[in-house]
Amino acid sequence: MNADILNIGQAAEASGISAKMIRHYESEGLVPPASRTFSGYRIYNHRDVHMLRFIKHSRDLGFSIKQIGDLLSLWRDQNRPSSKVKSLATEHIQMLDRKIHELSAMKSELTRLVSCCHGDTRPDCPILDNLAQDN
Amino acid sequence: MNADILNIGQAAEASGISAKMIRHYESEGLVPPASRTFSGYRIYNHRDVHMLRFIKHSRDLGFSIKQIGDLLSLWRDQNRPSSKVKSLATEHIQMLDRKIHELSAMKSELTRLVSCCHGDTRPDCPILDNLAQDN
DNA sequence: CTAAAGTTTACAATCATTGGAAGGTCAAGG
DNA sequence: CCTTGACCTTCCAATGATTGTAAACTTTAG
Repeated sequence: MNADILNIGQAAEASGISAKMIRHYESEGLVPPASRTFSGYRIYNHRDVHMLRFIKHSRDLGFSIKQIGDLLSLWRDQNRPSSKVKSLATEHIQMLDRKIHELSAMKSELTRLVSCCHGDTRPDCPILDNLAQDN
Repeated sequence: MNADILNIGQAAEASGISAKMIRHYESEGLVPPASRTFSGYRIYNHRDVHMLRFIKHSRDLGFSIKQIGDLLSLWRDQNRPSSKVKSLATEHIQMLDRKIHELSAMKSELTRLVSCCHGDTRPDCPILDNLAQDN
C-alpha cells in the first residue's frame, strides 16, 4: 500500500542490509532508534531507507562502522567542508592499500613456494620445508 | 643455562608468538598440551619451539588456524603426498586473490571518487553524493 | 480459527588476538 | 628471612561485523 511505511524486513529488502544488521546498527547507535507501531514493530520511511542505502554503499567500500558514523555526520552537516570527507576517504584508501600489499606479499611468497612443489604422491615438499625453516 | 628448557615467555620470544597466543593455541588443540614444572609452569623444548615457528610462519602467510592444523598434520606425516600440501596452499592463494581483488575494487572506486572531490571548505562533495546515490 | 511468516528481545558463535584481574612462583638483593 | 619485581597460572571479557538460535508475540492469508 503506502510505499513509504516499511517494516524492518521491507527496509532490509530495499536497502540491502539484513534486518539483523539494521537492529544491530540501531543498538550500536549508528542509526537513530526507529519509530514503532503500537505493537512494537519498527517502522521505516523513505528517508530511513535512503540512510540505510548510504550505509550499505559505505560498507561495500570497506569503511568501518565508526567511519560510517563520521560520514553520516558529515552527510547531515550542510556546512561540512568537503576536505573532511576527502581526508577520511583518503585515510581509508591508505588502509586498503596497506592490506592489499600485505595480502599481495603473502600471495607472491606462497605462489613461489607452490611453484616449487611437485604436488605428487611423494612426501618431499618445499612448502613444508619453508614453513619449518628456522630463518 | 640449558637452552633447551624454556618457559612460555622464552618460547614466545624464540618463536615470535605471544605467550597469550601459545596458551590459546594449546586450549584450542592446535598444539599439544605442554608439559609442566612441579609448580605448574609450562615448559618447552627445541622441538616445541620449532613447531611454534612453523605456526608463526604459516600465520604470516595468512593461513587460518584450521588450515595450520592440517599443515601440521601433513608436516608430521612422513608418508604425506606433497599434492595435499600443494592443494591446500593453492586454495589459500585463491582466497588471498579474492580478497585482493575485493580490496582493489574498493580502492579504485574510492580513488576515483576522491579525485573528483575538491577537498576544500565548501560542502559540495562528490564522495557523499555517490554514497547517497540510489543506484 | 489456524497456520505460516514476520517481528520482538536476548544470548551465543564466528575468527584471531589482546586486555585485565586475582593469585601463585621465582630470582635477586637488602 | 623478607621484600620486590618479574614472571607464571586461570578465567573472563572485549575487539569488529555478522550470523544463528530460541522463546514469545503479531500479522497476514486461507
